[in-house]
Amino acid sequence: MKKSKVETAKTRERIVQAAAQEFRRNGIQQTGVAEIMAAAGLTQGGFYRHFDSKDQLVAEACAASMSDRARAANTAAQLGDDAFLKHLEEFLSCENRDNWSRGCSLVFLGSELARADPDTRRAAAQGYTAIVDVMAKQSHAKDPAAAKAEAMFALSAMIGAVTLSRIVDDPELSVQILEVAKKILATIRTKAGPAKRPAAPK
Amino acid sequence: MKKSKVETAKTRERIVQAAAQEFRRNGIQQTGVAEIMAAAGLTQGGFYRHFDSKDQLVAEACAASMSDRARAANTAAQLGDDAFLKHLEEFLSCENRDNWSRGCSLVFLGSELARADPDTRRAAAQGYTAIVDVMAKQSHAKDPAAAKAEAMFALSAMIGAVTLSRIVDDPELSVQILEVAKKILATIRTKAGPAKRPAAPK
DNA sequence: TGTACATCAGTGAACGCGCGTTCACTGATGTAC
DNA sequence: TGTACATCAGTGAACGCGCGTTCACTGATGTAC
Repeated sequence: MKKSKVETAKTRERIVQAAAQEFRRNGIQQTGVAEIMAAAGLTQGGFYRHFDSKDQLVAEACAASMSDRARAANTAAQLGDDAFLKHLEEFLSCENRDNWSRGCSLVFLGSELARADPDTRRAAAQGYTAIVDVMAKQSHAKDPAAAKAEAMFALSAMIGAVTLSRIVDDPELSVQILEVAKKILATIRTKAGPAKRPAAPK
Repeated sequence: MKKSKVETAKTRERIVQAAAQEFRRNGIQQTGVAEIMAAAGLTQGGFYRHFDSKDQLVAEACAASMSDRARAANTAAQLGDDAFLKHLEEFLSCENRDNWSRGCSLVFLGSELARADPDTRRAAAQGYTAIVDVMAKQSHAKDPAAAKAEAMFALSAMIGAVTLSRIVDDPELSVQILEVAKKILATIRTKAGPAKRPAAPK
C-alpha cells in the first residue's frame, strides 16, 4: 500500500484539515485521533506515519487554520474599501457563530489554546498577528500605530462577542451580542479609531 | 464519620469553590474529580455523596463562579462613579489575566463553556446577564437600551482581549492587547457609548 | 526495458494509562426509646 | 438524661471505558541491477 510522495503529502494535508475542523467542532481534548483519521477517510493506525504525536497535529492544525483565515481575510481586503465592514458583518453573523467548518480557531478554541503547548500557541499568535496586519491596512486611522491598535481592539471585540454568543443559551440574547458588536465597531471605524477624526479619507 | 448538616453543607461549598478554581486553572476536561477533591482536602470516594456526576459539579461551579463575580462587581459599583474605569483597569490587568483563582470563567473557560451541557450554559448565561446589568447601571448612556448595549459591547471586548492576551505567546503583544482595549473602552465610555454625547454628567 | 527486492502508507488489533464511577467499609453524629 | 441503634460523610480500592500510542502485517510503489 505504499503511496507516491505526492499522494502521501495530500493525505497528510487532508488529515491536518480534517483535524482543524474536528477540533473547532468538538474541542481539542474532546477530539480523538481515531475520529480525525475517520474524518480523513483513514483508520487510526496510520496516524503515526505522518505525525509524532497528537500534540504535533494540534500545532499544525492550528497553524493551518489560522493561515487559512489570514489568507482569506487578505484576499477579501483587496475587494474594496468596504471589505472591513463586510468582514465585520460576516464574522459577527449567526452562520459564522455556528459554522465550525470555516470558523475562527481563536473563537472556537479560545480558552483551550491559552493552555496549549508552546508550538500551538506560537502558531495561534502568528495567525493572530497576520490577521491584525490585514485589518490594520484597511483602517482609516491617521498613523500605522493607531491603525494597528484599532485592528487589535476590533479583533478582541469580535472574538469576545462570538465567544459569548456561543456560550449564551438564549438565542435572542446571542443575536443581540453579535448585533451590538457589529453596530458599535462600525461606528468606531467611521470615527477612525479612538482619536477624534472627522471622516474617512476617500 | 458522619458530619452535621452544617458541616456537610460547608464541605459541599468547599468542593464547589475548589472545583471552580481548578476548572479555571486547567480547564474543565483537564481537571479530574480526584484532583478537585484533593484541592478540597478530601479523597475522591466521597465525591458522590455530594454530587450525582462531574457534570453536575461543573454546572454548580460555573454558577458559583459567575455569581461571585457579579456580586463583586455589584459591590464595587457602589463605590463611586469611577468604579467602571477601575473595573476596566482591573479586568484588563496582567494579574487578572494570570490569576485563575479569582478570574472570570467566561475568559478562562470560554470555548469550553460554549460546548458545555445546558445546565452549565444556563448558569454562565445568567451570570453574564447579571454582570451586564451591573455594568449597564454604571453607564453614562442616554437610555437603558443604550446602556445595556454599551455594557454588552464592553464585556465582549474585555473578554475577547483577555482571552487573546492569554493565547498569545509574546509577552509584549499580550500586554499591548490589554492596554489597547483599556484605552479604547475608556474613550468610548467618556463619549457615552456609540451615540454622540458631549461629556459625562457629574 | 524488465525483474527482484526494499520501502513504507495504511490496516486492525492490542496495550496501558487516566479518569469517572461504584462499592464495601469505618466511625462519628443524630435519633428513638 | 442516658443508652442502643440507624444514618451517612468520608475512605481507599477496584471497575470499566476511552483514547493515545504501538505493533505485526499487507501490498503497492520506488529503486537497483
